[in-house]
Amino acid sequence: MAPPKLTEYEKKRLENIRRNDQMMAALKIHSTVSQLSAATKRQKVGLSKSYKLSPEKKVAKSQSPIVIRRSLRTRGMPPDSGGLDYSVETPDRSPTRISKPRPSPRVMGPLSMRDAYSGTESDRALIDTILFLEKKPQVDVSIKKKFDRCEAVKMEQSDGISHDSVKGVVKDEYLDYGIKIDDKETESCVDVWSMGLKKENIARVLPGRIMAVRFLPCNDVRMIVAGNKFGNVAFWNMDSKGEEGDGIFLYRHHTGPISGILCQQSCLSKIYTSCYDGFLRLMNAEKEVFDLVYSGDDAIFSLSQRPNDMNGLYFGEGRGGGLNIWDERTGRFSSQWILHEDRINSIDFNSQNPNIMATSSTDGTACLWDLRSVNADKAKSLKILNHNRAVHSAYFSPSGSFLATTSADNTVGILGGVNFEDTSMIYHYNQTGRWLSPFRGIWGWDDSSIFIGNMKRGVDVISCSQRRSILTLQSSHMSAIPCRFDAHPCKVGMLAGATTGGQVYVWTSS
DNA sequence: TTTGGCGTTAAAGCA
DNA sequence: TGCTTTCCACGCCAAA
Repeated sequence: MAPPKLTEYEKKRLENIRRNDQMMAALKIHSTVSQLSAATKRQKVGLSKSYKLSPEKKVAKSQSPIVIRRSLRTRGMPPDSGGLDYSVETPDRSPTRISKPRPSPRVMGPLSMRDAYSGTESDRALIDTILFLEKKPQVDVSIKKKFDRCEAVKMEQSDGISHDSVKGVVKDEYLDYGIKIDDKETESCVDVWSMGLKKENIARVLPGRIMAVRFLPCNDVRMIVAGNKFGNVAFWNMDSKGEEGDGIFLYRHHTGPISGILCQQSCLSKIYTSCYDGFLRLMNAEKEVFDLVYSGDDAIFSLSQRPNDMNGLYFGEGRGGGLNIWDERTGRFSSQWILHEDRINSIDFNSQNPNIMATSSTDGTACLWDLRSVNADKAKSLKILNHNRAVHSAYFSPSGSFLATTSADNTVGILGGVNFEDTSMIYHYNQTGRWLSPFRGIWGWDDSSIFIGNMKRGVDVISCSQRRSILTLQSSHMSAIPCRFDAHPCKVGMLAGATTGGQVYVWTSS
């Protein structure tokens, strides 16, 4: 077969890459000196822990040429063309990588964890820890209530009993939702006023902006997974002892911003990651690979999974508002819908009734859907919440009784009532600008509080019942604005906040 | 109606 | 300490 004909642009670009490679090789010594200097400066920030890149993979920002990225699609190339290595286009590239090339994260297949690993010390400790946890039965204590409800619904559904008879569900005209409001849910199980930030619970886990952060859902080890805009994913074992280094392990198995991280409580060794590069990968610690689950031409902006369907991956793809359901067993789409007019920023499911899905979009809306009645021809939502600007998140409360939305129009919306017909819009300044990831208000461990970033280097706590911000968590240790959060699924009061500088701050309650 | 450029914004890096 | 660079968010507005 004849080699593909290159366009003028592509020829020029390849030539640029070749020149850049030569230049970077020549600058090897210089860059090493500048990195050492940078490392020294990092100490000054006062972070007790920070990620360490292996010498051949340290960031050589000032020397690395930045090539403007164009998507494969806009270049008229298929995603598996293998023609151009994206890795040269990010600052996370070093001179010596040229002489010892590693597989590009864009490889169309499994990528070994060893090849994707960017650290100095062995990652054996991490893999062993995950495999150890995997074998240990995990008990979810803090959100037992949520899962009890979920299990109750599932149990009754499998018994063939209709939603109308599910225990505790209010019988009225809105029963299609299968969701009940319980005022007791608004009682708090955590004293947010006692939440504090300890110095040892701070680390710089990644270079660059953190796009997504997750706790590994287990009781025994406090493990954080974070993804940045360069396609790195870091693991931070907060319980790691000194002899194992800082407990931070850095990989790069994607080539663009990480848009989603999914950890499963039922199988801790498998962690899904989605990326703007259109790839969806699955870390398999047993096989020590990052498997390729899906690859498409368009960016993946959001990723989620239904609580009762571990084989289906729900992800928002492209700027056209597409939502795909990917069946991992068959390796095919179960469904492909256009649900919005612009990118889908978040996907979430109701714990009481996993058929109810919430999406938020840059088109300015958050929508509720009943998965049983969505069809490809005419996607009709159960409810549309209109914001005046882009909506960055729409998350159900742990009990499923409320929905919280965060929008660029400087509001946090709280929807409640039997049919989510009660809408409250709470003013919250959400203008993060270009360099910070947009804020997303997340629920804590019950229906009482929503946690969201504050431009004054704090974490605002919004009371659901009072429909207002009641507290801002602040600390002298916090030197940057936390944008993305995760509440530990098993440890009440443990909240991770991630910044644009790669730091993670973990708040705990006393 | 579509497209493209600009302004906004925080923080790391460097002189 | 202060300036420069970053540059995949997004609204706004003018030009095409």
